[in-house]
Amino acid sequence: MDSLRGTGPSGPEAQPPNGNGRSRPRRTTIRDIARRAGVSESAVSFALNNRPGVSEDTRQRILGVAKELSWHPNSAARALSAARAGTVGLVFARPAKTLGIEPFFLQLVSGMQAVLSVRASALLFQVVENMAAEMALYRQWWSEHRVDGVLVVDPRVDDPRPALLVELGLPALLIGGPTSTGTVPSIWADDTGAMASIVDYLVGLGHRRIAHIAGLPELIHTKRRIDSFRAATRKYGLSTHDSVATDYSDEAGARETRQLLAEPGPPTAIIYDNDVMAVAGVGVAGELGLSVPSDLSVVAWDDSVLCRLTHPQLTALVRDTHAFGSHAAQQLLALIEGEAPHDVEDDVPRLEPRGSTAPPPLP
Amino acid sequence: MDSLRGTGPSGPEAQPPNGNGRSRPRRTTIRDIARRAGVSESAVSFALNNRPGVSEDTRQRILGVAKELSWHPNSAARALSAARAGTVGLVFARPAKTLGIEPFFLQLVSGMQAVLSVRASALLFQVVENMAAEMALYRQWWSEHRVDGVLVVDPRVDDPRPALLVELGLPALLIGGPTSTGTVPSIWADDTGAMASIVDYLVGLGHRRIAHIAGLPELIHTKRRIDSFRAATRKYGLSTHDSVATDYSDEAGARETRQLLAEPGPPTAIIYDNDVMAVAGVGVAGELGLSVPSDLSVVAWDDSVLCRLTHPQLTALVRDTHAFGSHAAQQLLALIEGEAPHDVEDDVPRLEPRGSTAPPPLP
DNA sequence: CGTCGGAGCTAAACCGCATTAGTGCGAGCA
DNA sequence: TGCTCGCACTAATGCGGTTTAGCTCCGACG
Repeated sequence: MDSLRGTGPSGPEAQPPNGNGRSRPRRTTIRDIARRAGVSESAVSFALNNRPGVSEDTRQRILGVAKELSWHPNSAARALSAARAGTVGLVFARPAKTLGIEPFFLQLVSGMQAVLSVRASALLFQVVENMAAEMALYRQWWSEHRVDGVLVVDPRVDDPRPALLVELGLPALLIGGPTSTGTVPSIWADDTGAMASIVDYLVGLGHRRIAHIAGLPELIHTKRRIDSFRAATRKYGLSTHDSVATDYSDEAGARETRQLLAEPGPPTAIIYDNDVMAVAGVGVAGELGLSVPSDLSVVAWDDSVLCRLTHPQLTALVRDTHAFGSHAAQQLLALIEGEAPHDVEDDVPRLEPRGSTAPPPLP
Repeated sequence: MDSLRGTGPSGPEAQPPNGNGRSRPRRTTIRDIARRAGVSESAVSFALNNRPGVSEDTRQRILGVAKELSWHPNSAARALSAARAGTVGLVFARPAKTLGIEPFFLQLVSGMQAVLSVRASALLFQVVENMAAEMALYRQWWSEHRVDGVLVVDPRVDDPRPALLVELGLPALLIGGPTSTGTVPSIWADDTGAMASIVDYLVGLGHRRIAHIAGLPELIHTKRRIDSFRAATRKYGLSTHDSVATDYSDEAGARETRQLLAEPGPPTAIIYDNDVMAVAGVGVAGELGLSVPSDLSVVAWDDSVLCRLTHPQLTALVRDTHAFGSHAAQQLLALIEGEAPHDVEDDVPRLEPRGSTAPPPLP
């Protein structure tokens, strides 16, 4: 009798304590499946991973048993032997105090996961204070084998991260555009085309004095927008100022708007690089006795509830952030699989005209 | 000569291909450290994990070598042998289309990570469409051994999740309050006290007709607020309506505000369960020719940029979401360590009076 | 009719670390 | 002097998979 112990086609057996003090139930392993199906563990592995080495009959039988025992691979074991973590990392470097409204963020993440989840990858996500911490985290994750690759957001003009990623050999995708040191592949939205379409639209309405209140000048995409703004206004021979840079805050948006509107020959239309500043700008216009859109047209880059909470509602640039996230995840997974890196320019965003834009006042 | 091969104090050696097609550099393992320090692998493990079994001298020497070779533990290997994933999970169940402004979210996550990172734990984060997917994800994560525990947000009145978590034996912490089935420990903010303080404040200003536009009625915390609102208004003998439930959207906020203000004997103050609805409510008041705060006082639950973008700025209930996240993470880690589960009520939020509240108009 | 080859499967090694069961040695004690 | 005990350390095992090297059996082919 005793000789049968441990060899029978039993499921999980008694629960040995696991050092933790508490005893957790033993999970089913491929060993359990092997025993019950009467084959070796390797056969089970072959069957479960859809690789040759077992007959179709046996494969089906094994799959049946696996389902019956509701087996799932232990991700740690798999990561250890297959040298694949099944995880990608995403870091947000931002001082805790400035963590504010991020309509962009959840959309992006949710888009990424639509792709990742079907490829059995998870997303390791972390918010840190600054870029130094972000880089330290990349080092740590990679050396601990925690991730197979990372998605890097907010690329900057002189960005130290690509060099690090190359040095580490950590597969990575820059979300937001190639940096000057273009050594890491990137995906980005067509800010240039988007800006051009906004200027086209405003000029079409009759505007000749257009301003652009931009975001952080260190960000690559801000640079693209600024450059494109200059090119577009030159194209039409408009005598506008250069874009003004801000930190994206409502205070900055209000301050710069006030500044612009106080000048002689003030703009009749302002393009804001985010919705928060646009709303702040509308507030300033109100204070100054200007009405939107009859005295001043306002366009917000990026759409969110905010743009629909104001009166009038804001004309905004909407983009499919969800899809953008999906594409990014796809690219990264391809990279991890060993595909040759290449840059990708995503779709051009669409301008959604609402109540905040109209022809300029008659001179 | 040959006999020395592989036994010398060498660092990582030649790079064997790893099945992937690409060959990655071999990482340093405790084996490398052992060789170079001239001790056994176990000695290294003891030294690195600060446990007895090695002399202080040896320990220091080993630590020195480890740093020199810049060794980091392979998380998969550690997870496999220690039966600890070093990861906690967080799921957001929300239809992709309604993913909007979440000022709350990043703060919460960043607070969690302040605690998790010092305990060498990472956060696995996922956004899914609905609660069924969320539950499936818990099953999967747990069976794959991917997480040691999960943080569960948005507890509901008849919440199926606690039962599942108990069934799985997956350590979990409910963020937002104990459910009726109270089988899973929870941490929550003192909504009851917060609501009482708001009503106190408004009554102190002289208001007698106060309304409450609440959020999703299925959520536990909404229920607490609604109950507390009723209790508080009873206490003062106010003849107010019951709270009205919404889906948190700006449309719902606007609709319910319009409804309330159209009635005979309309409220002179409205408490909104989030800032988006509060802003929408201010908009409606403006349309109806009512001015805030002289005709109508408005209080928003939860503070964000939004509350400072309106004119006047909104009186709001601010809470330290970052700290809340930290406390939650702390509780969960304690649970995972095997500590006895218990509920925790967090600090009471603070009311920040701004321009949107004032004494009611004279009758 | 011998043998070659492939299909189907098993045994064993390995991934990197933690942990348990020894082993050798010097100090303490009777 | 002999014996025990504790310390510092090593050897071996296990975690749950994947993968490589064999091994066996059978049919096809020369």
